[in-house]
Amino acid sequence: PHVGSAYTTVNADALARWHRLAGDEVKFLTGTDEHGQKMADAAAKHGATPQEWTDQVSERFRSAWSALDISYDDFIRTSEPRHYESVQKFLSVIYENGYIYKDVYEGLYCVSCEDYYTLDASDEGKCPIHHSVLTHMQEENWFFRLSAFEDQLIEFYEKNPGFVTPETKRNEAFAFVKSGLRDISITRTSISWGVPVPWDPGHVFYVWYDALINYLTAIGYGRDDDEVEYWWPYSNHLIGKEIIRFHCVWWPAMCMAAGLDPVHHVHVHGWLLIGGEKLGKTMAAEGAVKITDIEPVGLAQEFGVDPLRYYLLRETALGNDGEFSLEGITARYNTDLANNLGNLVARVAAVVGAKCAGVGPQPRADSPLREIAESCLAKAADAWESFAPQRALEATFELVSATNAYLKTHAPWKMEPGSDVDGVMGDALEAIRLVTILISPAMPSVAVEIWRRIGLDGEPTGVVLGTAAHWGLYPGGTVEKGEPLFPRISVEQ
RNA sequence: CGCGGGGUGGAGCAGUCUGGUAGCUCGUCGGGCUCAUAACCCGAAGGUCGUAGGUUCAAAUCCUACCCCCGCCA
Repeated sequence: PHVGSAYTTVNADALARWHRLAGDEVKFLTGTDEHGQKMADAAAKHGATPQEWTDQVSERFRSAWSALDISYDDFIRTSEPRHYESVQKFLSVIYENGYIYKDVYEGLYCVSCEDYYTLDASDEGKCPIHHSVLTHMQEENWFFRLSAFEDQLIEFYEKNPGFVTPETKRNEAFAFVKSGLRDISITRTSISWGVPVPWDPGHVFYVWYDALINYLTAIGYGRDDDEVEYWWPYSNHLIGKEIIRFHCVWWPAMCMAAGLDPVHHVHVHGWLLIGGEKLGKTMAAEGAVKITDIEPVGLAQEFGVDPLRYYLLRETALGNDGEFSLEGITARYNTDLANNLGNLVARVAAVVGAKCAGVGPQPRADSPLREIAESCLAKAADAWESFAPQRALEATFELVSATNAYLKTHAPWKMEPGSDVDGVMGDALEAIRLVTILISPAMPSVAVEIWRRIGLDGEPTGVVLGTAAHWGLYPGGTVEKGEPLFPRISVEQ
């Protein structure tokens, strides 16, 4: 897995964690898509069977997600028996409903690629990759009658403006639907690595038409109708923008064909780009790194898991493209995490140690910090609900800054121990408690540590937002200074 | 004409849908503070919003053309 995969998965994880915090019942799903020619080729190249090869690939994903603290509830491998079962059931229903028919797929074929090209996509009849002459081939395939769903899809898009977000991506998908849909070939006979077509054993389903169904595999489609009923269609899919058509056109049509409602929401995110556009050409010329060359687990070792997660969530609006750079991670780490959050916790602990005998006092109900804290809570909650971790963290750190400014204004370190100091420090600790709850979806381990240092019981990930996210609940406790949470990274490194 | 994204102070971005004194973070400069991880707080400088037309009382925002850049199964 590269940073791009980690980007999607970390965002999904943070959103899942937020919803758990909000008290919503969550089933957070990820997994590996293991069929297709590409996998079969990779396996052959490594002298392994497809199953052996994908066992390894899948294991690499699992361990990467584990290293990044991804809290998935289920991990679907598309080569699992339960997935075969769901796929075969789902597509059989579509077949029985009359939306799948046999026809001849005809086209130019590259033997090296083992893939078809249209004349337009080819390099004047030659393979654009291998430059060899393409052979004309034809193969009997099963087709999905996508064209039959054009009107229903248009109606669905009109009735469900929030089906695809952000809006620009919705427009793109909707425009594609309105431009007219052609039936699509959904099976292959040229390869055997795939889910067999139940009514025609020589065929396997084309990789995408089995992969999409993983969402249903996870909730027991074809095995437990009650569970499907329970979860579907109120699910959210988080996808990269390159697969809009599969998720926003093919997939809802397939659901309709199977007599299911389409999923209720798909959020489309952009890509992380390296070096921005200005350096791109030079870098390409020099054969420099691509985003797919960067290993997230290594970054987590270098910067820490939570700082990496924070960077991925905070730097870029989820839906736009963004820039990825080591300088960017370092800057976020030093300014937001070390200078603001880490330093705030350290200075508060130091003053509590010096002026309150190390015991955190309670906050004041009429604290000047209360209003800003409540405003930040509301903004952050709204942003998380809107699939906008960037804005949520921005609002969270607004409270961090406000607390730093608040300390400066009241200068408790100049006061004699007593109720004034207690009030200011209680307020600051309460702000920290709230910040800790708000950052927990992004930085679960850091949140646990801060929670402990300010003397709270339990864990911030175990609280329920509705009861915990209100001003004034910090009960007081033993405050521990501890080592810096985020030691600054010097620029020379 | 493969598909799509983008060009806003030194850097990274928001704002563009629903035209109306161009905003944020970092960096730079000046001041303050000294509890804290040389961290924190306050203030300032810095932009003809890719180019050329058009619509309008008014355009980063709407329309047209063009130039340049980027990515392509996360």
